[in-house]
Amino acid sequence: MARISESTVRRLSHYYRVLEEVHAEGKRMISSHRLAEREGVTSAQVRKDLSYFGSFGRRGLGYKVEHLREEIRSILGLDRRWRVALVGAGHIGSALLAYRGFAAQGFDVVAIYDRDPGRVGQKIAGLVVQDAAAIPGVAALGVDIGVIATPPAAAQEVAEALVAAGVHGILNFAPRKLFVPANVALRTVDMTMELESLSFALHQARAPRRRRARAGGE
Amino acid sequence: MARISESTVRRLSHYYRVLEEVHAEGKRMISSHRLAEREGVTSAQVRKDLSYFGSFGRRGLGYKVEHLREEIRSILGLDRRWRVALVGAGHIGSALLAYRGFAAQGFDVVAIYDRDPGRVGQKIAGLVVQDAAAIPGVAALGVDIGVIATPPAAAQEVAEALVAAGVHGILNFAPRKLFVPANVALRTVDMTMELESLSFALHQARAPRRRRARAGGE
DNA sequence: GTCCGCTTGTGAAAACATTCACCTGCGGCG
DNA sequence: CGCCGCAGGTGAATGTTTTCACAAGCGGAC
Repeated sequence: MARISESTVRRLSHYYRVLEEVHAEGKRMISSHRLAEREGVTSAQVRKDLSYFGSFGRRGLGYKVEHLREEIRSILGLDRRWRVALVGAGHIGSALLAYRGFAAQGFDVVAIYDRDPGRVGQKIAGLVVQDAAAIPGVAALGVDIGVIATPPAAAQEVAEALVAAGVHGILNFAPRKLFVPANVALRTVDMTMELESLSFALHQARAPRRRRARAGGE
Repeated sequence: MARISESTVRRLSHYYRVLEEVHAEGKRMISSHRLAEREGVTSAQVRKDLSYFGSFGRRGLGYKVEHLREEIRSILGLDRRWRVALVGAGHIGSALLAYRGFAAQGFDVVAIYDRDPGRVGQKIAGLVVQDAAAIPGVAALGVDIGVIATPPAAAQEVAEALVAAGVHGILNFAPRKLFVPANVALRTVDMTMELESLSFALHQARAPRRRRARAGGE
């Protein structure tokens, strides 16, 4: 299979979500055009994205909602459960634990780590916070994904500890570029950067450097 | 000025961060090569990104750290303060308020809204939570940016209320596609999607559809 | 059975982003 | 002063992603 772009994967996530909604509405079929409309993309984009993985529709009719949903579910690897370790039990970490959509999509948090002695030993969401020194223990827990919600200064070190313990996927919330081996998947959620990007767009719209004001995103 | 791509803006944010670090380390000059290295991009990329906005370096020497930092600060519109309204005082909203980097970068939360009567009237981070029905009031507060941290079902409605009240930038944390007028800048932080993208990468690495396993991101 | 309207799947084209490669300018050294 | 090594700026080349446009398949009407 050709390399799948990150954008395509992100859109698949969106399609999946739309399909769940449409399914809940009781619709049985959907066309690429209607799907695209609800997603804010073009219908060609939808068809192209799906074509990387196979032929799921029927000409003249569109896609069977339930079938396509299951296909995408399988493509995204959501037809299984993933074991997640959370490092950093501060504000962001706690908010993530409280977010119920987490488990609903198949991601089970099985361990929590923190460096702060004041937090170690506390119980959050049914789990006892372990000392960060115990991170190598994730290997024995069969953890697939590590979530880093530490201050930026600690993030790289934590990432390395997680990778050394056999984790192959990292979701980073610390506003810092992380370096991991090529066989480790890394995604970063950086709120600071998004705010700065908004700032840029608004700034440009008000005082464009040379020509056209431009704002809109996504 | 040619249209600046979102990727370029994101990298500018990163450069800015690296420059702050380098400045703290006491360095006065930095080459595109060193800057690129710390960012995980190529030096040509750094130079190209900067060239969209002007000539900030000196051949043979590199860039003056402090000067470049100030230039980027100005490009990103961080040389002023932005007024922010937060809608949704749940877990995510509270975590955002607790995040001190927010104000440090020039973003001041000046109002908080929530629909839940149990939360309205409570005081968070020095602000009294207002009823969501009062969102039109952001116009009088001179709010530039609205942050949406509501459940997905309410997000579109809130976005429309914010836009109607004159907000020109929206940062959305709800896992749902939002539609806003073209003159409104929108950025979405979607944790669910990032997790699904990780799931895809790990899934592919373990059971590639046809050929090469592939994982790494960013 | 044939025609018709609809919609997928997909090469080809266009748009966009990144990387290359080189010209130019700078400071330092002898 | 002239040469050398370094490093920025930038047009051209390359690579990637999106959009276009159309052939082909499908069900339904008659």
